[in-house]
Amino acid sequence: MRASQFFIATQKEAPQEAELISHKLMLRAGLIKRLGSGLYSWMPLGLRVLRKVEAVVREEMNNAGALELLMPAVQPKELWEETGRWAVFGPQMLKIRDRHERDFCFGPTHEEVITDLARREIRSYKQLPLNFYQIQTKFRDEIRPRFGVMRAREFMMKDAYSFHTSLESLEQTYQTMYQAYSNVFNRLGLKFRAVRADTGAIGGDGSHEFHVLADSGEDALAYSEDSDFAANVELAEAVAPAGSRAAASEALREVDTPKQTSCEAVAELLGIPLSKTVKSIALIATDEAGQTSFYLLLLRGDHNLNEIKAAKVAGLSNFRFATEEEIRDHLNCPPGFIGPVGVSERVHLVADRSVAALHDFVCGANKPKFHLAGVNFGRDLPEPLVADIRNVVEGDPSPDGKGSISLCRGIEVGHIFQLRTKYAAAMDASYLDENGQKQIMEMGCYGIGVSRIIGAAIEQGHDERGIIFPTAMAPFSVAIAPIGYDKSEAVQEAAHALYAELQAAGVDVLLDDRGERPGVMFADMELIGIPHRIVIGDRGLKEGQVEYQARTDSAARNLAIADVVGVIQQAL
RNA sequence: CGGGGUGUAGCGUAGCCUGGUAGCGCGCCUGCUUUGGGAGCAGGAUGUCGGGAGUUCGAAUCUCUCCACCCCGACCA
Repeated sequence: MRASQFFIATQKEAPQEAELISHKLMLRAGLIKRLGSGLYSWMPLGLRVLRKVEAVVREEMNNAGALELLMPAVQPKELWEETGRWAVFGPQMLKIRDRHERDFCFGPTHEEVITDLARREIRSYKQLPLNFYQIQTKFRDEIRPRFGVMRAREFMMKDAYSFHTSLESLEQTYQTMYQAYSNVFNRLGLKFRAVRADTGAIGGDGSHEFHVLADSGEDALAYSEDSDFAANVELAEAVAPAGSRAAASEALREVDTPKQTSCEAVAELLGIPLSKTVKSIALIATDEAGQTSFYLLLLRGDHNLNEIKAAKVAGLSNFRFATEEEIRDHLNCPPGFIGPVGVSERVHLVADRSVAALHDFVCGANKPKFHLAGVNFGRDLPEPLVADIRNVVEGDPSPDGKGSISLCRGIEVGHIFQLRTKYAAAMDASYLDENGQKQIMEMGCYGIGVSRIIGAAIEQGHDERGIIFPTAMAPFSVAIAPIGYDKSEAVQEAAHALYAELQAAGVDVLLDDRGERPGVMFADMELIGIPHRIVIGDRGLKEGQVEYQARTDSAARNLAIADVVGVIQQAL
């Protein structure tokens, strides 16, 4: 591609709306342009990157035996009502009405459409297993779009759906997809980690997320340095402390805490470690019958509630935080001084495992301006229901018993699920087995955030000069920067010859024939993140030489013109 | 949805408090010079000051209202 025939729209300054480095660089490099909140145009340069990512994904999906198809982006309401998700998805779904007043949505995902397709087309066990995928635009009306293409409302996704006659078959394809995903992210040159994950609204059993590691990531990940344990913090188990609880050694007593409404403040006042304090979180749970109950969740002062884990406690599947009024109503005490001692039978207690192991701890007294010290289970209050309801913290023992937990952050770029029969059952997607009996299909689903990958890759690969693209997704592999292109015939001839030669060798090459000054060319090529650069100038040509510098090199080196193609091919 | 903030040329901004009809840098156009790290000189174009209403002789500036966008939180395949 000749730069003069292309559209390079780089900018020196990033629009103030951009916060994240990847977002700023994508805008400055002219990869994308914003149209509205969470809506971006992919400029020719950015689209080249997107297509390269797609190509890798497509190849690995095809290699893994998946079949590409393309489903409509607009989907009828009726399908979503079959699974009950028209209501469940809520405002995140963009709803549309056509001229006949019929309801549609712009697809946020395609389980319903593919399951409908499967139930129409699949009759016999002989047709299974099958794995369909598409690469397509999705729309989710995010509460707060941000970070450019990383959390956009309209975005590009690869979604695959597999159908099976048995769990074993599903697990096999799940493994195949796990491997395919690893291949994709390896080929794209990304540092990533696959972690066990919560299944969220999609539902189902087994699930792994693939995260590109980056400090700016929205997800917290827990992993062990000493094993292959890795899980989203949402799911990572906090194991019970080793050994049994020590016996009570202190008497129960009230302590004055006139202004201390937080565990931190109380611990500081009393000069005790935060881990000896217990905070009480008041919840209102609603059961299937619509009956509400009041719960106090007990966590150590230095730990945080994990709401996903809490929702798995029997009776808490549907909870919300209690209002101040409800807290006063049940405990006769304002928030800040509440605790589990001496509460009525209407108050259900759930203690985190780490709290259950405490003795002589400190908690609120259910009396304004007072806390209790020397509190012990079994003596001062009944033994509570014990559950794992906290987030793991750095240094916790790894759940697999090997080493301790470290934390890092990641950007979720892939997610694979074993859906089992959730959708197939709701929509009656069935087949006839060997015995002519009707069976519900087992399903898996596998997503990759194609456009998000680009933002994630830039988070991982950039410096003060701009983007450093991995070769596999760079818009061009090589840039030729001829100095004095408009002036020197020798430079022009050499540039054209090299350009033709690289093209003939199948290299994606950009010839900067704009006649710009060197500083401008260098700055553009570096901002855009082209991995390799050849500089041609009169100076070097006299010796039959040009300069070569990789984007990650600190200095250029001279090359004989004849060697350039070989060196580039080697480097790619 | 709650809290906070911002809207002035393509991008970044000054002016707003204390009303007098908009300025700067980058970018863009023309010409000349320049050509190894975002050039210099000269000339030039581009603004419904987010929209509407109000106060005023006069509004980018004060008031009301609507809109858009951003940040924090909740939310989230």
